[in-house]
Amino acid sequence: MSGRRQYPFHLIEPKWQKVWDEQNAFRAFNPGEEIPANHPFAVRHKLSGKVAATQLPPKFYILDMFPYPSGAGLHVGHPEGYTATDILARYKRAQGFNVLHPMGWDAFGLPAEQYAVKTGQHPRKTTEENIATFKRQIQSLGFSYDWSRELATTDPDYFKWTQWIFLKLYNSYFDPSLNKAMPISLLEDALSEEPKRQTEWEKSEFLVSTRKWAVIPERSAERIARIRRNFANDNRLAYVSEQPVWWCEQLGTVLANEEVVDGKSEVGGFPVVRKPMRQWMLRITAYAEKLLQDLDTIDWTDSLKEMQRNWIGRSEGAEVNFAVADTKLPISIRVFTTRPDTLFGATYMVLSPEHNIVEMITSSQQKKAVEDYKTFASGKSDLERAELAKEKTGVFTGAFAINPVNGEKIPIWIADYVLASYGTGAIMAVPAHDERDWEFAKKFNLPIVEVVWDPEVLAKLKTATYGAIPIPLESPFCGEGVARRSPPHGWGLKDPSGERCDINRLPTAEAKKKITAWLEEKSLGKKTINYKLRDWLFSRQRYWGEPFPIVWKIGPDGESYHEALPESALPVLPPTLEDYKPTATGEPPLARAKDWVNLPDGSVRETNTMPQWAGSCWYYLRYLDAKNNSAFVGKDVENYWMGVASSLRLDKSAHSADATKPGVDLYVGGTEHAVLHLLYARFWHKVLFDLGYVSTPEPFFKLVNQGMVLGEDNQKMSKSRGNVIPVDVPVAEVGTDALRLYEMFMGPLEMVKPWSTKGVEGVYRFLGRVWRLFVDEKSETEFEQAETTAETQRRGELLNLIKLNPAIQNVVATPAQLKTLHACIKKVTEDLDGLRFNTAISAMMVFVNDAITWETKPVSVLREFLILLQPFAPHIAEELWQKLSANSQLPTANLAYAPWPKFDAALLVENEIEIPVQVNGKLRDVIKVSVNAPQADLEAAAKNSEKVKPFIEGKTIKKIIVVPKKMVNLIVA
RNA sequence: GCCGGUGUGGCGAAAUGGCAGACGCACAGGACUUAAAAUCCUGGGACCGUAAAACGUCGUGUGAGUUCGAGUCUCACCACCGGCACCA
Repeated sequence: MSGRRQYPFHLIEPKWQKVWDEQNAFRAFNPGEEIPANHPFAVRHKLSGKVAATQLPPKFYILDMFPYPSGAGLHVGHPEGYTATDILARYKRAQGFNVLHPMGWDAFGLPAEQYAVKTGQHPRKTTEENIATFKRQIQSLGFSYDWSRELATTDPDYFKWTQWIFLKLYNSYFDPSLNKAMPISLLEDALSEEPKRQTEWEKSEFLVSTRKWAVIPERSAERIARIRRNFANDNRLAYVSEQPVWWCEQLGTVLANEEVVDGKSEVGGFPVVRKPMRQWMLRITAYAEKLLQDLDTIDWTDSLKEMQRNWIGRSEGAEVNFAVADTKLPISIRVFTTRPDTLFGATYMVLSPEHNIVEMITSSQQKKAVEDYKTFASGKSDLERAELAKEKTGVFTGAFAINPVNGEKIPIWIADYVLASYGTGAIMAVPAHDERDWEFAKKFNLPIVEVVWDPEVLAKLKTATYGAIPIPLESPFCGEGVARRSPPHGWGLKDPSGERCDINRLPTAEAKKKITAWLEEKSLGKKTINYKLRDWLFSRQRYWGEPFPIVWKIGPDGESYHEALPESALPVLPPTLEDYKPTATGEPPLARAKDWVNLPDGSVRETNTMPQWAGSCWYYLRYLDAKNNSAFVGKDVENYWMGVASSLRLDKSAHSADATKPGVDLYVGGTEHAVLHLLYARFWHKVLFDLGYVSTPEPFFKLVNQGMVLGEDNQKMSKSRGNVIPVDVPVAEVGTDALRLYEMFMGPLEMVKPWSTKGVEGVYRFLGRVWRLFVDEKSETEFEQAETTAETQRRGELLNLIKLNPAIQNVVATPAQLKTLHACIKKVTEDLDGLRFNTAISAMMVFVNDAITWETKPVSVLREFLILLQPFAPHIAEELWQKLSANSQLPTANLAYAPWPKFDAALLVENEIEIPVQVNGKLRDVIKVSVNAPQADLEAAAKNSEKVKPFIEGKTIKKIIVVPKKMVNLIVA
């Protein structure tokens, strides 16, 4: 930055940061907490001592997505969201809310662990160093965080409660009839009361052994205990499952679906493969419907909601059973379809290569081909599968199934275009009405049977014969239409004795309903809702994460089983290691600590750790009561900050009703968390809500995604491009206030926008103009001379040399000055309510551009302007406020708690206004008229305009449109 | 392919269906200065004109439509950004 310094921000900013820090100025008080009488919050609200929730002002909880403290520090893109929330926090504080605005650290994570693997240095050390850097940088920006609530997910005092919540999940199940989570003990008790009840567990045993329904007659105590245990384990929200998971060799860990992008790890971009492993899972699928439906109750952007909807992937359809033909075993294959109306067109069946029935049904002739194909398919990474997607592959199993609606025998194939992880892992193929089935059928010469009329084709036909064999299709018709070729015209009737379902002539929606009802009646299928969402893979083979509060034991029957540690054993701390790599046998690093793993009673600790997402699932709750060591959050405290009652405004006349909703009032962060963090956190919150630990079903009422800040070259900021601007650079050159202002002035919060150093200078100049509006230039010159000779430590005091601008006087404001001020108050207030920071700033620029021309500047007007400026540029505003107050013998209480001004609409009323006159919709003149001029006067004035006359002379005025106070439009022939 | 978002000067952008381009950047001219920086003032959509203006015409991705009047509403299309993607 070249040129003279606009104003002494280098002294002002540290000065006020120190003042705020010493005063604990932004400390937020919980109900029942001791409020010091001299605290600015106490002074503003005339409170002190211990204050009950009902006596505290209404709350406003404004939250940032807490950062992962990386080694690189902050660049200018980071503070965008933090600045927006800080401005809002300061604004709400000025309005009189009890504002909760905290910050913390999402500190578990891979980089610190990888550094530990390389160097042997404990990841805690790296993490603490990085936190220190991040904290210093964030604090240099003057954000009004309540640092007394700071937390890190890596603190044992914090992850103790992460583990505690895991135990809640472990000890709960989802009850479909109550539609909520309940303690698992209820299920266990129910089982004890009814020892002879046929449990789900018994049914599954029944299928594989006797193939008969039977009550197992005698049970030993051991056996009952085992049934109980297994039944409970099968229903827990946190459960163990052996299933194919994403394994990343390079990272030495498994990954969640959400962490795998394009067949590569989201972190590092390493290849991943499917591998069956024993893993901890969280039953998020039980909440799929709630997670979907409750999106309608919260104020998030459409695109974000849509991303979550897509991820949950709800689809309605039917499950249909296809009996396997020519076998003595009563085997049937279930498929999921959204188009049961096309069942008559199902000409073959496809299973995913991993489907567990494949082995059982494959004919001996096809065994080799099937085995080869399975090897081929499992060898493909997901990336390869996606790349090769265009070319369909598959093999015939040699087996056939019976189409339940027409008795037709159809071949069963396996192909990797059918995914094991979706639906039932098997499909009925309807090539006439599905793109993929069509391609497959074409390639392997399978029959194509058209059973839905394309409405466009139907419209062209004089008479439609619903049983006629159609002209061969050129492409599949996948839309909705009219059903055809079901009985009595059904295709391939092989079993004339059976009762048929006739859906001919029915539109798709009705056909679906009718055939589904028919299937249900015949026990051949049922209506189903299917979700794309999978259960959350919750264990990682890492060191730097929360250990599970779980031990493994061996039962008397030799079966290994897990058991939760008691709450008293929390926190479970990770052991100190010499080497942070996984073991040679592929066990997680924790397995190296033999003393830690093996407990005296012979049980063995779980050696997996939780994923990084665990800590961020509930941090917003811990902020409420960060020091509580007897609960994850106190009940009353939670109710005050998250509940509905305390968010009702005292001043109901003010502004919109955006604070009357519960939960976090405003949450700001990047889109990168659209499906991971935000889905997981909602899930945990809903479980905690069901179990009665929190007051609301949703955690984040309003959520805004800030847009990315690009580099000056319009590219995303990255090290490799060399376009990264660390925050320290503008802070040193133009100060934090200018940086904050520019972050917001660039454009709308949600938009992607490029950084511009020149643009920063522009807002910096604006702050310089504000400064010169307030101070005496002569005294500033003296200050500058004194500063060059003063010792560094004493320079701060020199700010006192700067005197107020003599034009600032205790005089009554003129109507014009009041109008300028109140126009600014109105615009800034409304724009802040709508999160339109950029236009709020331009309104303040307009004010300053005007005020700087005033010969005398009334103190009262400038004071109110500083209150408006304070949220945006708090340091300069406080400094000027202090000077102004001292000079005018006004109280010098913190500007941060000064009440927000109200605009007076009466002051904005104009007597005379300029309105446009149009002829045939084209602007021809602007006329000055009295604001209340009657319509006739407006018409006359318009017609008399010299500029308008040439356009209406000699023509007939057919119509005159007058919009009072807006415009006149003359319509001529 | 599907879903969501965005298209306005040289640039970032602003405009409850009613004067398009507020505010800022960059640029140009002027004042101050020995000079520069900083600051202050003035001017900037394009075209046609003109010494300079007035006037005039065109102009918000493209094409249609609704309306007295469209950047704004409707329909169709194009481009870019983001997400999902063999989801049965």
